[in-house]
Parts: sequence; C-alpha cells; structure tokens
Amino acid sequence: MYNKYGVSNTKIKKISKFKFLVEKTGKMRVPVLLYSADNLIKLIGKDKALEQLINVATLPGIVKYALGMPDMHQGYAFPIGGVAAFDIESGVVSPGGVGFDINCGVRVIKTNLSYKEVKGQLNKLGNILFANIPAGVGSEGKEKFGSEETKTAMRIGIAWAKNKGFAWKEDEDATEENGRMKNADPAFVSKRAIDRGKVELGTLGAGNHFLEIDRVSKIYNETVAKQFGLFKDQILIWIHTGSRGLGHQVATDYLKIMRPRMEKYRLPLIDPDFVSLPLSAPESDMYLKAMASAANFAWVNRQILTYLARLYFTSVFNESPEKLGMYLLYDVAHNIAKFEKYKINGKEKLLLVHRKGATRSFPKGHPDLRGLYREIGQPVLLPGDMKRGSYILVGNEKSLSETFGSVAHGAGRLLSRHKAVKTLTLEHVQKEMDEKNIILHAKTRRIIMEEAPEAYKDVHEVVKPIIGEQLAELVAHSEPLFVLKG
DNA sequence: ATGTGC
Repeated sequence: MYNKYGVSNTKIKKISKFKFLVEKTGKMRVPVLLYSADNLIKLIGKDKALEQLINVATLPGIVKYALGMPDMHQGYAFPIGGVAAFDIESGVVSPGGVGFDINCGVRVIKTNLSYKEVKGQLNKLGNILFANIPAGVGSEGKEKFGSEETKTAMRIGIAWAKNKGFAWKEDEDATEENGRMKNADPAFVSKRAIDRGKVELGTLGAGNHFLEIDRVSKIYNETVAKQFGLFKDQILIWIHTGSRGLGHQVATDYLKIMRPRMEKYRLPLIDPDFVSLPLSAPESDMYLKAMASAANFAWVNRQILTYLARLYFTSVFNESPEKLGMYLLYDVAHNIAKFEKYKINGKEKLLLVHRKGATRSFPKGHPDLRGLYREIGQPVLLPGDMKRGSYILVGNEKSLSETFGSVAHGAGRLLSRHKAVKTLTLEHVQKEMDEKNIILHAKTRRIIMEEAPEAYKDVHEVVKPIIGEQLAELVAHSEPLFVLKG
C-alpha cells in the first residue's frame, strides 16, 4: 500500500510548508526530518532514498534525526542529500555516509571581467579550455607526480599546492578547512589508491563533474554580494569535481575492511551496502585518516584545475590572473564526514557529521570560519544544471540549530543516467543549449543526455525550502555561458 | 561517482 507520497508503509507528516517528518517507529532511534516541498517530496517515493534514510535513523549514536535535503535521491547505502550526526562516544562512521567520491565539492573563482568584455572571446576561450583541461573517465593530469609527492599532497592538501606554485595564499584562506584536514594520514591509503591517484591530480573526471564559465544573472542581496566581491554580469568560473579514482579506491578498500568487522560490534547489516562501525573501532580511525587524505587530494585536484583556468584565461586576455581578479570565492566539500561542535540540549557536544551530497552552511561568527567569512558567513555554492544555472548563498544561524550546519548540494538527479539516455536525445539537448547561447563541450555524446537539464530537479525549486526555512540566504544566481563536461 | 554495467 502506497501513501499519497508514493512511499510504501511510511507515514510522512507535513509539519510546515517545507518540513516533513517520519516519526520514529520500529528500529529507528530518531525520526527522519526532510526539508522539501509538496512538488519535491512527491519524487521521494520513486527511488529508495527514504528507505535509505530510515536505515540511517536506526544507527547507534545518531543525534536528533536523520536529515534529508530537498535534492535527496537514492545513493549507495545513504541517500545523496542526506545528513547524519553521531555522538562520538556511542556513534558510528559509515563510508556510505560519505560516498565513493570523497570530498566531491565545488569551487567558484571570481573575475573582474563582465559579460560584454568576454562575449567575443568565449568561443576561443572555450576551445582552449576544452583542449587543455583533462576530463573524462580515465583522464590523466598534464603533470604527473610520484607516490611520495602524492602522499605529501594528501597529508597537507592546499599547503602542498601552494609550495608547488599552484595555489595563492588567498586560495588557502578561501577553502573549507583551509584545504587541509589535519587528521589525514596517507599511511592508511593503499598503494593501489595512490597509484591510481598520482596521475589524476588536475583532472575533472566525468559524470556530473564540470567546469563552467558563468555570468552573474541576478543579485539577491547587494550587501553580501558586495562583501563576497560579486556583481551583476560578472564572469565566474565554477569547478565541480572530487578525488577521482583515488577516493573511489579508498572507499572500496574500507568497505571491504570494515564490512566483516560489523559482526564483532553486533551491528546488523540493514542493507548489504550499508557498512558502519563504532567510532571506537580501530578500523573507523583508519578510515577517517584515509578519508581525510582523499579529501586533501580532492582539494589539491580542484586547486590544480584553478591554476590551469588562470593560465588559459591569461593566455586569452593577456593579463595576469591577479589583474583579472581571479580570486577564489570559496571551495566547499559536499561528500565528507567531519568532527564539529553543536549545542545539544543546552550542552556543547562534539559530533561526527556525515554530509553525503550536502553542503556545509556555516553562519557568521562560527569559529571554524576565518577572516571575512567569520564576519558574514560562508559562501554556500549550490550548482543546478547546465541550463538553469547555479546559486550562491550565505550560511545562516538556523542551519546550526536545525541541520548540523548543512544544506542541499545541488539540484539533485531526477532521472537515472540510464533513463536520461533512454528518454532524451542529443539533438533536443543541443537545441536547448543553442537557444540559450550556451557553448557545450562534452567528452562523450552519452554524457550530454545523462547531464541534460531534464535529468535534474529544478534548482529554483530546490533552493526554496532552504531559504524558506532560513538555513541559508540567497546572494546571487549565475547562468552558464560555457560548459565543459567530462 | 568509478582504469564504467547487464
């Protein structure tokens, strides 16, 4: 029997315009809380995302509730768009709660160029970027590094990139965690993972990963936009990628290491994919050190792509990247588990927050933010799709009391890759790109259907629950002019 | 997502 949301045997109670609750029943330790809307929650019954989030709610040590963001859809074990925080004494860590692409994330590079200055050069710039940015499955970096160099990159993240001349001091300041998870220890990363990773630094990868040149189409908050250094018609570069084969290998390795240990801690395998271990288990600590190493690798990866973008912009506009104002707005992770402090029942507690396809959204005053962003809140980067564009928001206080400082990570898929390829045509997608004058370069024909706007939820709808519940505030919207897909 | 899956 299906209820009106299409979810079998599950009662979803609407508690406010944008909040939906699944009360604690059976083995659930906490309720499930969904940030959604009438038009979005209808999609939830179409895949196993809610069942997966209910599984998360049964895990030991979970605090308050298992959270679903408006972009939620089915993932490996945990849903994408899922957030769960665990008590460090009684809680668990789950590789599925982080995802295969460890520290998949987004960064935005600003410029001081406006649309009219770039318009005539877009074709040339696009061709140069497409020819020179390594992208696609199995792509390798322009510069390859040895195992020791790769390990240093994993240990110290952006600091390594800075030493190598790929990063500015300002880049380090504008990256979540300063681009360096302190608990990284590459000794816990397999040789196989390092061998895969050492040729992959500075590559975009495939799937939903992209490099875009966008135009700021709308400013919602003049004050914050000005503080962020954003203005109407400004040219921005968006980069979305992660830890490539290295992160994937770390996830694969630790699922294999951790799965057989679950029995010892009497953790039931609720789903064959669902691996977790108590934080007290030695394998949990090993995973977190390897995960942090892969996270640092991902930050370095996005940084080298930034270096390349600066290089090719300079080659086209004959000005240094500094003169072009190519400073990093921010870099945020959306597949990661981190130790963070929250006030729970009036007491400050250290929790392990899993963000699986969810972006951090810290407000002004948060001790983990530095410099300017401590004063105004962090930029929250929320990519949509290649036609509808992307949003830049600023973190708000309510995210700390309600969602463990988290919001959605993007529009979220609507169609599976397979379904997108089956139902859409290349001609149709190309036509809608042409109609909007968006230059699209993709490594394969297939990816164009897989990544079509129709394959995604409407990002304009996905941001509504976020701003409606004041988890973050709108600052700007940007629309693609050039899209590079792997 | 991934040196791509049935």
